[in-house]
Amino acid sequence: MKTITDNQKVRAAKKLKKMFGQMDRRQMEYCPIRDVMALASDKWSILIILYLGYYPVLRFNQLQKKVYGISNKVLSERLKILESDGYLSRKMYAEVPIRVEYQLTDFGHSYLDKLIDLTEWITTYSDDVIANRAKYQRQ
Amino acid sequence: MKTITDNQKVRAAKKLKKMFGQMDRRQMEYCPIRDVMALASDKWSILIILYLGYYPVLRFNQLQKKVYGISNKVLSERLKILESDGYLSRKMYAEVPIRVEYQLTDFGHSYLDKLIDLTEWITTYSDDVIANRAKYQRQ
DNA sequence: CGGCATCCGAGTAGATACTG
DNA sequence: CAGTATCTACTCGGATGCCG
Repeated sequence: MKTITDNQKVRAAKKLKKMFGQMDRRQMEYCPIRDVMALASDKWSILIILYLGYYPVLRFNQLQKKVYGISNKVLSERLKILESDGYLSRKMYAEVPIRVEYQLTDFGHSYLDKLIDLTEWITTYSDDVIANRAKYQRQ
Repeated sequence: MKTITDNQKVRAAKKLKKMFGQMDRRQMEYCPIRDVMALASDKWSILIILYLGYYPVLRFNQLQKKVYGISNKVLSERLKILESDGYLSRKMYAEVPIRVEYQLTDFGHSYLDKLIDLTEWITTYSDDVIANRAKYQRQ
């Protein structure tokens, strides 16, 4: 199975050279990539963003039902972080009972695009990964 | 700042519809995306893969120096997982002292490509995210 | 050199109960 | 409805020491 050409490898190496070249020592320690990625690639955050890409607007309890297995504590934490980083917006309506709606910002949508790329790649290869893992276990 | 067009949103929604449509209830609970992503998006694993994309072959101690701040315990754990999932290969040379070399598989390179896309996106917007976060704190 | 075994501390997630 | 508060359980990372 040839998943990638040598040509692609060369191109990847060039991009990496550019990226790593720009980083100085301080950045290696602080590393914004790690910082931003740590949040955005959190398993719950990913699902939240994907669902908000699928359903344009969702309320708190709706989200909790969609994102299977998440607790209200963790959900509210993640929503607060995702809002503070600019991925989604929170609108509160002072009705009785209260209504709060979440939706992606334009920035969130631009991240969603990247996320979709990644999940497409994953759904293509996840079976291979699982199979590989099982084979490795048996040894 | 218009980071995304309505047209792109529509295309994203279509892809999501296809993805979510294929998932049945069991998959929502088990969720291979979450499973594969959880590993591949681990902050240490990402750096390991990026460095192995930059330096084609690295030994254990070399990796530990590159991946700033990682402990040998965590490094060896991550390497074992990444190997078992097929992202990288491990070659042992029975010399004295022993020599072990790690490098990406073709599969690992194909993931590296996705990762580079993502880090490029992040380096473009990480300043915005940090700024957003700071603004949110002040309120 | 390339790890593994062990211990320990901190952070995190989940369950539950409660409130504006 | 949309969370917060609290407590517990558990995982995870770091440090250290040792070994083939």
